[in-house]
Amino acid sequence: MTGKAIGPRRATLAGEVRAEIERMIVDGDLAAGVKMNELALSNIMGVSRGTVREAIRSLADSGLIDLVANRGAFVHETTLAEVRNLYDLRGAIFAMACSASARRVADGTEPSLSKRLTRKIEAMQTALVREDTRLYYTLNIEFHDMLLEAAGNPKAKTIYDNLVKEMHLFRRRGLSIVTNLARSLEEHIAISDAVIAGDTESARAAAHHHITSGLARYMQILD
Amino acid sequence: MTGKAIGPRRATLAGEVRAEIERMIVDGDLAAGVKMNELALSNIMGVSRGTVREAIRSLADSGLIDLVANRGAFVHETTLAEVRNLYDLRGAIFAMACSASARRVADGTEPSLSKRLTRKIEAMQTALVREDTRLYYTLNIEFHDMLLEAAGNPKAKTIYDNLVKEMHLFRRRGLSIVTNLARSLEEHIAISDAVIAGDTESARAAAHHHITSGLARYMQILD
DNA sequence: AAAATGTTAATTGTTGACAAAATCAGGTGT
DNA sequence: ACACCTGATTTTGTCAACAATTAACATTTT
Repeated sequence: MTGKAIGPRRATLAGEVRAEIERMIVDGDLAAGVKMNELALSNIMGVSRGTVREAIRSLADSGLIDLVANRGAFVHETTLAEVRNLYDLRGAIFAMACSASARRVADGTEPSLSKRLTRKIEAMQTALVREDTRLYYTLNIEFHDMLLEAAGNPKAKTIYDNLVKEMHLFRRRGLSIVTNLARSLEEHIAISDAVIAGDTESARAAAHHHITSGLARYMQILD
Repeated sequence: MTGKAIGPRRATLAGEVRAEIERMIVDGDLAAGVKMNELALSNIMGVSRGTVREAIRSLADSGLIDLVANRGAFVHETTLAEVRNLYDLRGAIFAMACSASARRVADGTEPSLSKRLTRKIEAMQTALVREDTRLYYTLNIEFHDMLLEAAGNPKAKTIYDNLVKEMHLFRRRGLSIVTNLARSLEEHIAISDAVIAGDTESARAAAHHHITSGLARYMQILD
């Protein structure tokens, strides 16, 4: 579902159900590993079983749900081994996006990006000195989204978003924690500088380093 | 579809229909941009409309099909601008996979990979001197698949395969052509050597260079 | 004629019913 | 206890019918 569905008309019913089920999963109402009963869900939501079935199938390819023939759908259980793979994948796409953003800054396709990056970095710096972890976390996500958006590669952004959602399934929200804010900010600045300079290779390297050390920091916590 | 139904694709009828529709699209029986009529397809295949509908929906997020609410499904039309984005994405994932493969060679997780890579390279060399383009093309795909597989990241491989399929939708099979075989082989050797040496960074760089120059060669043809 | 409007046909969205498969419970034998 | 049948029950897979929306076409209006 790449569609923005900004139409005046109500989106399709199956689409609403899909969004609701996705919310249930990321919010933890549906725990990882649990089996999703089509009939039960249809009763809860007040729609037919076929509709919830369609919603489930459409969610399956996003990685949040595993389908087993003749047995049903299960909320995906993200293992530790998978987390490493997801980090690798996310890092590769993020590095590519930063490189593409730098390219688009250099050729003038994204004239406003430099200013927006600078402002975002300043806001993060403020959050850091105030030790407002919650705010920093939000700004951190916005920073990443900004670069993914500026890369002009919608499919990359969709895949990236799905990866992030799937990561959150690992031991409920453990990945939300931002540690070592000062170090994290330094890396963000390095990325921002490279993108603003239009240096594609530096941007790629800085982004890759950021994700890699993010994984390292996270692995360190798991003790 | 990552953790999806492991095992026989023909476990369910909808699965078969999905495979058949996918074949129709990649083979060109269903041209890019054409609207897919659920009823017509269900009559042709001798199954109910609901089943073909489910098959279409499950294919949608793979990138081969575009869904428009209340209007139907259309075979995705890949534009030139998109091809560049697809190359970027594919390059990022392939580079990551080569780096991961190098890592797994170094730590002994993939003991047989080095030998298999060497053999594949030798076969490609043979195809080159014989000027057997068709064979080289096949070996080329197998070489890439081997590295994606060795990376031990099934989701990455799934995404990669979908990207390749979507690329083939651009002006029917234009991307199948392998040009400049000698140059291509050199790049493959560089990748293979780095992976065998367990040098993650060199593997990443060589892989990235390979995809990038592949795009450049392809763009050159489009004149 | 061209544009706007109203009416009809075709296609998608949604639902409930039926068939096939898997799960569960209890009993039997060892 | 355990494993293995066996039948009842639940759950999924598939289908056909109904409702809502869109596309096509004839009609009117300018």
